[in-house]
Amino acid sequence: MQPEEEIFKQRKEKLLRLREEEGYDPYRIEKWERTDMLDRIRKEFDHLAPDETDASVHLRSAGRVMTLRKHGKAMFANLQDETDTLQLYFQFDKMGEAEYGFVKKWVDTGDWIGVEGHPFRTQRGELTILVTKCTLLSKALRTMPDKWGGLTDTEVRYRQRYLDLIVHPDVRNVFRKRSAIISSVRKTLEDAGTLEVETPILSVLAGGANARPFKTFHNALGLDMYLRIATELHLKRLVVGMFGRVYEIGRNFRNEGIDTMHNPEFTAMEVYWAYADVEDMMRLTEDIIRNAADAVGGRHVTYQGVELDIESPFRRATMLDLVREKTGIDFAAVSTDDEARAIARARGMEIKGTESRFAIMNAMFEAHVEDTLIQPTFVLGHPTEISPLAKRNPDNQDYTRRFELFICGREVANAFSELNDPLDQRVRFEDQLKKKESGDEEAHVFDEDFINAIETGLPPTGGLGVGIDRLVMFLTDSRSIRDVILFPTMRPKE
RNA sequence: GAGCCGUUAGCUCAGCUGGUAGAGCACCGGACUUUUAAUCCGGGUGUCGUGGGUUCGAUCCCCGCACGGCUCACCA
Repeated sequence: MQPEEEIFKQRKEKLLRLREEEGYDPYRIEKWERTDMLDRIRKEFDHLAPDETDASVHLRSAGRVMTLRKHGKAMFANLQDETDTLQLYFQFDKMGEAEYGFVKKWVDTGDWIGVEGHPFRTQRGELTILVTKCTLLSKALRTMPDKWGGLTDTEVRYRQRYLDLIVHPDVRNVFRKRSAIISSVRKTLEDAGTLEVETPILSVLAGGANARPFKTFHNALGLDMYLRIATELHLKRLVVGMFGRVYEIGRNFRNEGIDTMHNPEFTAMEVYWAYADVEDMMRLTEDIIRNAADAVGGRHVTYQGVELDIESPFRRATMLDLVREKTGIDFAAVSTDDEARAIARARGMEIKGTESRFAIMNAMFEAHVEDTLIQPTFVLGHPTEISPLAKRNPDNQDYTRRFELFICGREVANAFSELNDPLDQRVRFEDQLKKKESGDEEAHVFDEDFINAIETGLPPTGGLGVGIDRLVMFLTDSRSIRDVILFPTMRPKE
């Protein structure tokens, strides 16, 4: 047994004394009629002059006591609610002995209280609630983090996010913005007549992306099941099923590393529009990002000190051109895999001897180009080999009608004209199967039912996926994905 | 997965060449009717992440482990 921490013990004993001596149990309170939030009070009574009280107004507010300054027969406190922090003034004369004495004796920092009173500005000019009545709504048995040192231990901030949120209004603000961004994405899509749908998170096949899934087991079915790594294959089935425009915003799960850009569960938006192509998806992507920026403070976006221009049409460049630009190698002129491997070896890349020229080009793109794409850039025309669900470019079958959007060197969106040729789709899956069999754990799974759906007829369709967490990161200037996920995945302590 | 750094009171941190720990805030008791990092008086509440080793003696030196952060690799 660990010794009980002293402060917790004292607070707990105080609670027991409160129950015994006053017959008052703060945890029995169920409801408090709050009519006035603190930000509104601050705005509405801004006109009060120093030392002025508006006794005609009766306020009812509530919140958490963040600081307490006791002065004998008067007390000041700072009350924090979800909107703001406002000073409270308790006066012996105004409240009466019993009421004042109760507050002074029993209310501590961290406690939740409901207050009634009048708007008032102190001589020093601070807008304050002159409290006439105070109700203890709930007690805190644990102390708040340091009132000006704050909470800097990132581990505690992520593991005990509630503490982080209590003391850091700016952290709360990031998550308000996250919500506004997601609302904005929904609105953009719904204004375009797109239906929000929900597809399985738990399924027998986790397809639609290159990633290792989380595996679980369904007892009643006696079946291995997987958490989805993408929503793509289900959403396209719905386009087959006569929903012209569908989207889903939801969690994907990928059993991979954790770092500042990756969390094992992350939020993605995928949208599919019948009769649309990759060009439409570029326009949609720009609309989604601009509208989301508008929703959280405008289009002047600065990320980690870099000004991002999201107002101008995003740059468009093919992967072939970008690789040529950065490495001097023109893969359009490389016609055999051997030739590509020789070039790669000459450049010091580790080559196993099985890589295709397309895989090598992609590796060079990742190594030499990605990091340089700071301003929003649509990278177009990925090789067919690495794009098993995208329509081929009719002018060159080795490449697809696809784009990825990069911002600050990071992929934010991925889109293509969807492959709707069921014969080709089968060939692509077979190719993925070969990769899987030769040890590529992240190769796509073969989904026979999906092919069946495509065989039933998928109209020409444009599809887009957006990494919502990353979008939120850019629009809130957050350095780590963990700063935009309320409860990021953490290894259990001990 | 690799490298580097960190882990001391509820919070933020200090702790010298090895001699069993300290500050501010918080907390507890008291004073105080306009404070706002309130002030004044009194009180230290800690298995110094964990397990070993070296040593007469370890928060400190050495090794392992755990957790976290950063960088790199892979992935969105």
